[in-house]
Amino acid sequence: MAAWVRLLRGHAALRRLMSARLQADHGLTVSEYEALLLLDEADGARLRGVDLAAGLVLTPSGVTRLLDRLGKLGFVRRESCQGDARVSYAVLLDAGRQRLAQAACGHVAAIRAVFGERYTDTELGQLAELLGRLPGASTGASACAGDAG
Amino acid sequence: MAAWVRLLRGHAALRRLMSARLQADHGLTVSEYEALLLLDEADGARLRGVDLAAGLVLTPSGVTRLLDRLGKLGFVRRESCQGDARVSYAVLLDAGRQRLAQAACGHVAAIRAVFGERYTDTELGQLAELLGRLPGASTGASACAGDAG
DNA sequence: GCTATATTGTTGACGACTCAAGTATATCCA
DNA sequence: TGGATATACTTGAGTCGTCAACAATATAGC
Repeated sequence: MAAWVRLLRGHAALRRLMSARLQADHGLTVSEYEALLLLDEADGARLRGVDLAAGLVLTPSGVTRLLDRLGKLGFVRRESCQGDARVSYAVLLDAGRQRLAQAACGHVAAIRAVFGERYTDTELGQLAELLGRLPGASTGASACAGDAG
Repeated sequence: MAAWVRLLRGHAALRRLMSARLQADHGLTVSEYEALLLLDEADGARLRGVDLAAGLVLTPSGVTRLLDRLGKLGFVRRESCQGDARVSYAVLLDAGRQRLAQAACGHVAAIRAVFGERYTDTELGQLAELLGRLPGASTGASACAGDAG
């Protein structure tokens, strides 16, 4: 029970922290940043909506809305898929890649700071391993590969 | 980095799960449940708004809105504080306590199930301890004392 | 005592997400 | 081959929470 409550509180506090920084410095929400990151790591810098949904743990409509925003910002383009007319790819554009690059440095540093001052490297590994067993935490698009946030 | 991303994903997935159950079975959001729980554990079943904000990791306005909802449901009453006219207490009413009691059993069982099938008792203790070091995760109103969720 | 600052709470406007419902396409199988 | 089911996505309406601005009260310092 303690673990669940602390997961809730810790997530809320940390997300507020990261969100404020990211928004103030780069005009991005956490979800937008994460989406850009997943796209950047993806093969051909493109992902189906459904895969983004799984990777980000959002509903399909949440992804539609997120991509609308990133589209308006000029960070992402929609592209239809020949071979399956149902899917609409999200493709990372240069502007998106650039914004991601700008944001990544400070964002990653902030994350490292928060965790670094609370855990040893061993503990951080333990924590990551334990959290990785939660549903959604290990979904497809390996969100840790690039090690960028 | 992995820890942060997995915290995000794990939280999203777990919260969606718990939220769906709680909403379907008892018409409560996770925040509403947690608020009732904190009130129930509090001295005199009452808490200042600012303390709820700290305990739940919400903003003051978030708490105002949360208490508006709980008020309309008849679960909570507002009460002014003699001695400090700024504060407005939230007081748990019987209906609120009853709803909490109804919800607690299934909710706690669901949480135990999700965690129990993924971690040993030792690991669960580790996880809780590690998460407890995060900001917000250890705030005031000891959210683990009652061990109810 | 009285002003400057801090604390507590509320409100309006808005953002990000969800759900339910709907459209369009693909796949399965009798 | 063709009808039932599953998959991918979008849309309208609604919810939960935020921020910025504000009002009211309390506290501290001179």
